[in-house]
Amino acid sequence: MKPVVLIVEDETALVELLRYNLERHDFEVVSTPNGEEALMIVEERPVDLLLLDWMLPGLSGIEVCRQLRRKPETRKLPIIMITARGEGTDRIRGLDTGADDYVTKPFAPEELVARIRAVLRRARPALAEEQLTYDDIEMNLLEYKVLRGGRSVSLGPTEFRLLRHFMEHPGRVFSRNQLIDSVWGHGIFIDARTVDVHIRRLRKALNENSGRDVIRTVRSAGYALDAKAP
Amino acid sequence: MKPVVLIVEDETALVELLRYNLERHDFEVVSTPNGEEALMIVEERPVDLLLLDWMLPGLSGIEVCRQLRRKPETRKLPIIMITARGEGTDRIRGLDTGADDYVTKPFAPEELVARIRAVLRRARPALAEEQLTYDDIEMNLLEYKVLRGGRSVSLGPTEFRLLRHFMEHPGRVFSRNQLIDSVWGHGIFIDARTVDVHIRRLRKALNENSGRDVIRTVRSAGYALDAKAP
DNA sequence: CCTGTGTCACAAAAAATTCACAAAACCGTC
DNA sequence: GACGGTTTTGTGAATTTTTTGTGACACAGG
Repeated sequence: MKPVVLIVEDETALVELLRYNLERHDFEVVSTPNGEEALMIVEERPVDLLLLDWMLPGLSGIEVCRQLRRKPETRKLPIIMITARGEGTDRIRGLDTGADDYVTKPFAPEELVARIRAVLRRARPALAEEQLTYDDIEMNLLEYKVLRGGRSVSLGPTEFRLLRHFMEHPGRVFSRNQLIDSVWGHGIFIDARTVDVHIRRLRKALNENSGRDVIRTVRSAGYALDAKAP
Repeated sequence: MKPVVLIVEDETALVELLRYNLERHDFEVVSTPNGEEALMIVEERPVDLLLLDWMLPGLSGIEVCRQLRRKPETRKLPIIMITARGEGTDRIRGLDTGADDYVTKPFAPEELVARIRAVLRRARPALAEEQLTYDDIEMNLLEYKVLRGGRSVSLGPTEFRLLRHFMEHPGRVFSRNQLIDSVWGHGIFIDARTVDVHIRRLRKALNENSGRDVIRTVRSAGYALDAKAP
């Protein structure tokens, strides 16, 4: 279900940062500090994308890349190279390693996630979901349109992102703080009760033409998207 | 419930910053400016992770770390060290204090939160546990749902936490005061008999559709979760 | 001038705590 | 064992506290 990303990087701190960010975005993360093991992992389990440091102890990134391109069963595995600023992407591209994209350290995790999505979309369109469905709700992420039971629902930007987040994790309960983090963004400075107001606006818009409330309030815990209402 | 983070740091401004950020991310925060008190707090109440300044007045961070590693009951307590830029993490790592990770001042709160999550995940997979099962009872912690014999059971927040605690330690007997400590929280002052009322409500909800009582009363001792009824 | 957002104050709902009394289990003794 | 006397637990209801729902409002940006 979730796309699996293999991180090949020896800098532990960076790996943890990446792991955290990718898992937040619903990727499954596997990691190893060295190239040899990376090749083994790729053989042993399904990996959807490789995040590969250019500079590695032992087997270098470029070498890992070449070996993967050599074997038919991994020839089309998407690879994103991580390079340091000084190394000059132009030169690296010129080396024709066959990587699908490059990011230069340092980089914003959000940017990386966007790149990953882009590469995955090219390689495996199914993994980069553009339509979300839950119960009788449909969201078209490209057109920013929402349908409930076939009828169009109009949402403000915040309500849209909120619903999107719920649709990406149906059933799961999120605390107000968690919602602020993932819907509004990190480091945003917002009263927790503001979430209530947006939940109310979202409910109002969704239930306008269809009685049943699909948002469950979990007292002292948070909210969840939940069609069955017990 | 929430992971408890103890901050040992004498710089008040930093403590407030950390407290604010960690609470935003659903951690419970305790703090003290000195090492001696830190050791006492760790003994007295459940702490899931220690955030420890390297430079402390009195007992130094490294010394606190060593003392904690000496005692069996705190040997595995995750510790993240806060060090100043000049101090050279390599040298500190070399000292083998046994910290699980290090952050260098100044640091981004978001990064710290990521590190904390990473360390907690490594050390206490149980905290990430999302499903508990005992006998014919299932608890889904992510969705806040409880099933007994397949049928949905609805619980108030306190009953939910109570059941969760029992499910995490099945069979074990807890006194009312122990339950208050771990279900309500350390330092909460309520009548011990209040526990009885919540036990009753929990029983009522759980047994509604299924005869057998899974909560055992141990006279003059407390209560336990126990499927076998002798 | 709209639309969308974040806050606030107050109403409403739900849940927690306490209390008083009933019921049950225990204890030592006959 | 049966029997009061005691202690401990079960229970229902009243009361208090916490949490959530909601409408109104001010304000920022197009």
